[in-house]
Amino acid sequence: MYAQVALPLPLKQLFSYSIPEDCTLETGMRVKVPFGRRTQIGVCIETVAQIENTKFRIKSIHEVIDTKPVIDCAMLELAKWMSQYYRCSLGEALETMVPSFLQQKSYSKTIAYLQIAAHEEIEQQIEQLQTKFPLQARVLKLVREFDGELTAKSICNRLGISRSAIKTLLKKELLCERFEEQNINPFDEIEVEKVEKPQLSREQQSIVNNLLPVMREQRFFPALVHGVTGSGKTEIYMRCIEEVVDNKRAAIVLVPEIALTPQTVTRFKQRFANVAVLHSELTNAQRNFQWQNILQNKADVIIGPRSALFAPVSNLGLIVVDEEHEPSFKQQNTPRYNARDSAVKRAQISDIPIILGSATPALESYYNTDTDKYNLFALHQRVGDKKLPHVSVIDMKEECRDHKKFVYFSRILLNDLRAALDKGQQAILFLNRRGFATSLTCPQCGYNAKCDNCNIALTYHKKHHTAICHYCNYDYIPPKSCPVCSCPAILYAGAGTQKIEMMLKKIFPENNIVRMDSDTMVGKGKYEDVLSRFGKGEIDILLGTQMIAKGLDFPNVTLVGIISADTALQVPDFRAAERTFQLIVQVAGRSGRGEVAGKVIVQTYHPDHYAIQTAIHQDYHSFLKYEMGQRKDIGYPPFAKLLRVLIQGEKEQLVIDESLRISRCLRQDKYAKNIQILGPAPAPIDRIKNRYRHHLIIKCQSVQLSMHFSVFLDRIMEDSHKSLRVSLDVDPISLV
DNA sequence: AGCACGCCGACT
DNA sequence: GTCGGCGTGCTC
Ligand SMILES: [Zn+2]
Ligand SMILES: [Zn+2]
Repeated sequence: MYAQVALPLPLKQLFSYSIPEDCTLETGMRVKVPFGRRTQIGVCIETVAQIENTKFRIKSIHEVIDTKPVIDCAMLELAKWMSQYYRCSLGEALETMVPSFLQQKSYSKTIAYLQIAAHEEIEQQIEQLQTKFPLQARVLKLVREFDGELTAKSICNRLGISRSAIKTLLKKELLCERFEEQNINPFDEIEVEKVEKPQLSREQQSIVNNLLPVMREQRFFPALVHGVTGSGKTEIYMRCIEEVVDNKRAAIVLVPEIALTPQTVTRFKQRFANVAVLHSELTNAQRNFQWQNILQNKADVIIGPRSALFAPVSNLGLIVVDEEHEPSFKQQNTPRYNARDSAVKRAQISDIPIILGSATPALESYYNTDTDKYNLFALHQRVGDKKLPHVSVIDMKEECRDHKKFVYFSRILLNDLRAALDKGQQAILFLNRRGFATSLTCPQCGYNAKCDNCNIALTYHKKHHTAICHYCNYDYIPPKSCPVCSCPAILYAGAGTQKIEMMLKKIFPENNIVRMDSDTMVGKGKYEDVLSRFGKGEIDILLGTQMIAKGLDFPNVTLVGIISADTALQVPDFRAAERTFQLIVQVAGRSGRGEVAGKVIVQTYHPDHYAIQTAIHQDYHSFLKYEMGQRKDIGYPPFAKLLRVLIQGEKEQLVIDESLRISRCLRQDKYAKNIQILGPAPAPIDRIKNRYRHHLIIKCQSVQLSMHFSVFLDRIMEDSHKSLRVSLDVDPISLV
């Protein structure tokens, strides 16, 4: 007997092995196999009696790892679909579905936090390493700042580097490890009292009445629930999940990573006894623990981000995708899958219902209700007749003119902040930019400090007096004078959260203001701690980035300020308007969740932009009508399927040559007249980490065409020069 | 992706 | 002379 084995490598073919006589092997079991001169763990895709192709010297399987399959038929079918649709190998698709199962590592029982070994000499050590080993110096600086709070994994993620620098620092004994027993089930700590289900509004009741029969029938039924913020979408999910759980089945709830807050988890734990929470921060051992629980049908509800879609639930009865429009559901590395669309596929394979929910559905999803691929259910009113918050748009051009100087805060925002704080109420201020100043500019010649490795403006961070590139994380000493014209007065222009925090603390010295962004939220428990203090009223103003835009529900928050609504608008992407609309509606939804009516202040330099004007009134349909018209005119999704080829390399000429070659090949295809090829052209960010970036965007009028060309491109890309990184993105979300 | 082999420049 | 850079090719 022989086995066809998929390996977690970027190799599209399966590999054949002979099965030792004494082994029983079934599809979906893992095997340890010899591969070149190393061993690999793979998944058995099928067993066959004979192999026709005898070109290879067939090796024998070392060991069958499982006694029963870790991948069932449905999951294997999903993996096959993913590998075909998103053009990755079957092994890569399987690896994202069963993380750590295909790695030859054992799970450690402890977590290692990194510490500085010798504090006295640390400054000079950093100094010494700076020139020869800048990576190691950066690691030391980070550990110095958060001594004993970071794991090797989190440092690698933050600095975007590999483990090697940390390894050498440990070897040199400049760093040491502190081992801590890990809590195998971290979310178990959230203890809650069960609460009674709330009364449904008439609107909610009618939707639930429509959905419950489908939950009982257990057939493929894709529903899009569109409801304004505060209209009680969650309660609709809850009722449907209850129905499914009562029938001894389980549900998966996907939420965007940033919405996976303790509050969100609590809300589900209040209603369901067996809630499993998956999270990207879990260690392998912790994830494995949840995985085993789910495999044994011990979890009724599984909540998690993107990857939770692959929870190995054998008795799956429902999938819910909350905030369905969120870009974080799309993975930005191989396999570049969209968890929302893959969830629909999983529901289809398992023949179960799926609910997509959003206050601001993606245009693609709404379009799918027009073409009857999805069923639309709309909630127009907020529960308990709570009014939508009152939104004011402030024209910052006018504001600056009246002040006769550049200002970050409008008078109305400051007055309303003062008024809310005086009444003992709380406020949330939102700005989606980290750091202190967003650019270092020369007032005389217009010079703009850029990263040496990327074509990106540096952001000034006050804390360490460094200018940081947010794309490669490299830090620079800010120039004292202009390197071009020697002008000594460099402008620290543009505001990030650090600058706003500083200014707020000056204006409101009596109040407690806390900044929440990825620079301050380092170390375990920080995030939960701030949220709980905010909930208790110990914090007056919470200032933050994306992190505070979702999943937070604080009744005493009566004012929400968007410092600049223009950040998303400036991104060179055809979805910029959609993102801006979604952001304003989401952030505004944080206001007025209690008894007191909420207020929202939106500061912008484009007060007349349709995305902002429609967002003020939460007028999704007017926005939709306008935006759909635009997309139709320029032939973008949902009226076309997109493919994007990104070519990256250190030698720009090679990158250009390759992009031209791919473009030429495309134009020679017999269906070429049915597609539109944009580019090749430099990507909006044309250099990152010393790699030049050029791309091609292909617009296809049908799924069939996009499938044809994704397969075609895959074949063309095999001939790419080895020094280049050429990647294909099917249904891209970001074109940067 | 790894990991070998192999071919060239710059060091003791 | 060798050490080490990375370009190329292969993995059942
Ligand atoms: Zn950079
Ligand atoms: Zn200058």
